[in-house]
Amino acid sequence: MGGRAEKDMLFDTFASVAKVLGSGRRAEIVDVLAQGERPVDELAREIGQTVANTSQHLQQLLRPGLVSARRQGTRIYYRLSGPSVVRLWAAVRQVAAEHVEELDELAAAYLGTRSGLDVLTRSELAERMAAGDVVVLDVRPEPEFRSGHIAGAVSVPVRELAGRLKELPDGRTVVAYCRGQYCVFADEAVRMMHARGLPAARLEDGYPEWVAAGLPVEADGLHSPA
Amino acid sequence: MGGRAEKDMLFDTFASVAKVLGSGRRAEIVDVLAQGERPVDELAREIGQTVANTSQHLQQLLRPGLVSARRQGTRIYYRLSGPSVVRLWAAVRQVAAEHVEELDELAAAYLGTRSGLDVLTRSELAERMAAGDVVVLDVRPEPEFRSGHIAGAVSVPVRELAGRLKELPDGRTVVAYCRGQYCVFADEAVRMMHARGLPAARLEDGYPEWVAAGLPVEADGLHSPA
DNA sequence: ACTCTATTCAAGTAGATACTTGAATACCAC
DNA sequence: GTGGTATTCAAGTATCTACTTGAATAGAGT
Repeated sequence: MGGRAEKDMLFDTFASVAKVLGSGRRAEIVDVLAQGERPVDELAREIGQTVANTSQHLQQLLRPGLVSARRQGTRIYYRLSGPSVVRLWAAVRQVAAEHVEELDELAAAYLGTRSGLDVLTRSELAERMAAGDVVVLDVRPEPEFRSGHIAGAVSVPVRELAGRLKELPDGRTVVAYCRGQYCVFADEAVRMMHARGLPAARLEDGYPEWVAAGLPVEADGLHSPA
Repeated sequence: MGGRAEKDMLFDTFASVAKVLGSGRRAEIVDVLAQGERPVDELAREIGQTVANTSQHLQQLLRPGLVSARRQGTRIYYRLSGPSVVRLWAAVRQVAAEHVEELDELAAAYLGTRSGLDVLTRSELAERMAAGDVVVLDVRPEPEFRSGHIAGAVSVPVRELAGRLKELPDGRTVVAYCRGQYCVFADEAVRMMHARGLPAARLEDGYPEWVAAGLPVEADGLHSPA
């Protein structure tokens, strides 16, 4: 007890948790799983990797317990093991945002410039929803909406938005949201609506942050108990 | 913009932050730096590695900006770049504590059993300090005390404690604290005092958590402005 | 039973990582 | 300038990692 070997093993164990997040592909997996559980093949398509490689990444996330799995028929659904994993992923992005210089350029290259894009914080959106002032649009792929969304939001995946613009009520501002601050869907939706002359804004971050803040959510159209 | 290559680069950048914490030795370095800045050779001694190896680990922590350095004469002092790094390290330990099964055994092997060891939370300690009820003992090495400690604490490094037990006032409970939950110093101090029949307890976590909670600290005997 | 699909396993390869060793650099004191 | 100390750099080696490919497993439908 108290020796160097024991100390090394203890810190190696802490490090093993950080290590599995130390791959861009696994980070993408965690980012997607923060939206809700997913089977392997969907994750593979999402991160642009083979199923075999995705499966192996998932095994690595499984070992230190960052994700859990449940079998349903022939599919295996993976999910994050708990809210502390969501907080860890948020802490990683926060440090990157504050201290990695080239992040801004990379984000701009992926997301495009956000100048002229109206942004609402979570609390601003919550207030305006209470005032009945806005329509909230969930522009993520529909399975993510089904597994959980902001209470009162309407699902219009960004790929279907162009054909469904006439469904939107006019007079009220549309606020789009998606997976988080570094997710493109809401940006694309707001740009599309602006191009049509509709008043639109995006939520600053995304669904996982809304959940973490304890704001009201629902799943499959039912209000969640929490 | 919006392509797979850009997305990969963005997530590789997030991952690069997690990756540098994915080594036990670098995790130890971060844990020590959470106590305050340190020159390379002290860090090397602390983590039981050569100076060259420690220096190389520090370069890796430097690249994504987790640590910063300042030169003073012939020494170079490294420090964590900001509070978000402390939160990240806390998030890693939290996930490990919740989801890594073997952590309990490893912690017990390093720290020894904690049964019979009285533990106070931060708020309990803050209350009892306000009541003037306790003596607070900082049992970390003295340089760490000097670079910042709980306001009102007395420095008695655990290696000197045996020879200085008579300095302690009797009648009041002694509460020892050190670097955090997984730090041995406070445990050793409490065991030593218990063996002498003195009423003693340890703070549940340590100095970085006290700072993060916004509780009062001081450095070099002067009250800090924050 | 056979077939289809989702997932995992196993082996192979190119590239990265941790630690060592010995030399180079940078500052300070004289 | 010289000598001394703290730190970094560069090269070498053993080990690990990411991704690929092709085969194995496991459940569902017929």
